[in-house]
Amino acid sequence: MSSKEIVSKRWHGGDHGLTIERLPAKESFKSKAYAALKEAITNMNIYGSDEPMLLDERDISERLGASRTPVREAVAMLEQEGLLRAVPRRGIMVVRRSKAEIIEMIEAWAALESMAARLATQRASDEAIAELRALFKEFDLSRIERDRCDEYSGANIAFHQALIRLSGSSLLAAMTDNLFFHVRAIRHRTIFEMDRAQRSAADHREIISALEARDADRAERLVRDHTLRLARHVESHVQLD
Amino acid sequence: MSSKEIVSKRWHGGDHGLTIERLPAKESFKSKAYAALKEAITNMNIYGSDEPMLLDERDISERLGASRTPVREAVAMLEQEGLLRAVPRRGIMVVRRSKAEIIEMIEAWAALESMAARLATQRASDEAIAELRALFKEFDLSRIERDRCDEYSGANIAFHQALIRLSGSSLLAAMTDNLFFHVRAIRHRTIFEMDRAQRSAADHREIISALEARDADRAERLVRDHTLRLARHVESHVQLD
DNA sequence: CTGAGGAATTTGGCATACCAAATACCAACA
DNA sequence: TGTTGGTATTTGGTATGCCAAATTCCTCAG
Repeated sequence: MSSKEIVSKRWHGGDHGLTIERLPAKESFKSKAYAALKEAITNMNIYGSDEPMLLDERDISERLGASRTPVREAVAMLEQEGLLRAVPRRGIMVVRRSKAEIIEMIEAWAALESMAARLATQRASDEAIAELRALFKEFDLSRIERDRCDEYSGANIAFHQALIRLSGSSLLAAMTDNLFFHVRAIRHRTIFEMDRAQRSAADHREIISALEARDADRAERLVRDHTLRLARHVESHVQLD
Repeated sequence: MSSKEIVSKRWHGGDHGLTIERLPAKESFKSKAYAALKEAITNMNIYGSDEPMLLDERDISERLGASRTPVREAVAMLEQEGLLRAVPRRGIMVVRRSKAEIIEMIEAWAALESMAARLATQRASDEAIAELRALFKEFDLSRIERDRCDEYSGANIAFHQALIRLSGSSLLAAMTDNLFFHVRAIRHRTIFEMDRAQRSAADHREIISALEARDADRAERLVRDHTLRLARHVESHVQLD
């Protein structure tokens, strides 16, 4: 089958430079189901138990007030995203990552964020970097106030996301968001304790300094080492599998 | 709605440590459709024309001898993967990336591959590195023999993929494969000419040397700079948009 | 009471039908 | 001849039904 054959040619001519945005286009049940499922998976303690976590299409369809078809499409998307796995005649289950996989994710995260830091030293405005420092102060404050893991981790990830956005690369942001999603799912205490143990705040301060100094190599190295340290810590202190 | 509610509990007990792989499970129409579509998109010259490339569900269904349902699921997956975009009442179109997006991809690639190089210096066996050098020689030879862009580019990407596999991280491999897919879709001559202009082979030789010397920093830097150079070249010499 | 076998149910994969929106076509009018 | 308005057709979104495989449950023999 020639690959070109599957392309159909519709639509008469090109536009006349008049750019009018397509109106909202109400979101389909498919995307609603996708959002609902992802939300549900997010709030789920995936590693809380060892039994397989199974989802039921019909049940979800009823809850959403839609038929199985759009739900199945949403499931297919989440399967592609690596969050779900559908086994024929078995069920749709939430994927649990092995420790090795989590470590690979953190290493990839280190790669992407350190590149983001490098790019940020070259592209971010002084104002944007100043905002990061402001965020850092706020973050540091909240860290002292509350000791709850969730809050702390959230603020921590917020810092990293803000840093990555400084690079101006929406792709780096998207890819790391996806990785964060998986890493965050491990609600293992040691991940957060470690973050404190390794003086995360001090690291962050140094990183900001490197950005302000526009020192690409140093910013990159600091970010890389900071995150790789997390990988090593998970490797030796987190029990999964 | 509580997120836990969507989890159904079936199956009596847990297994007893006996791990038996589920037998092949003949691939579904969904996965067949996915593979067929991806194959088709791969062989398609996406940037060859400016008209939107539209796909027709029913047409594809007929060609595959299946109904629209599994095809739509495959489309949903490819949409999630960023290769397709379905606009309601409009059609399913192959996504064209802007130059800015392509550059972001190459930068992300640089990040991932340079991390792979770093990890490879720590984890790859001497034998594995030796194999890369062997591959390089073969590659270099084929480069001299043929001047055809496709072959050259293929061998070039093969080198990079082999290097990434040395890291032992299947995630880095998967992520870069995905990026390669998009970058490869730009069949712009300058991409390949550039690769020669910047003495790609010489760079590769240096990279292998760094790996053999187990010099993490140098290997990382060489790989990063090599690929970022490609990004800069695309930025200034490739016409898209 | 145990468990082996089979029937009933559950579940995901797939096909089909219908609908609304958007396009394409066409005829009538200026 | 060019434009316009309406109609037919196309197309993606969704609902529904059937099927085979796998599970669960029930029954009955030992």
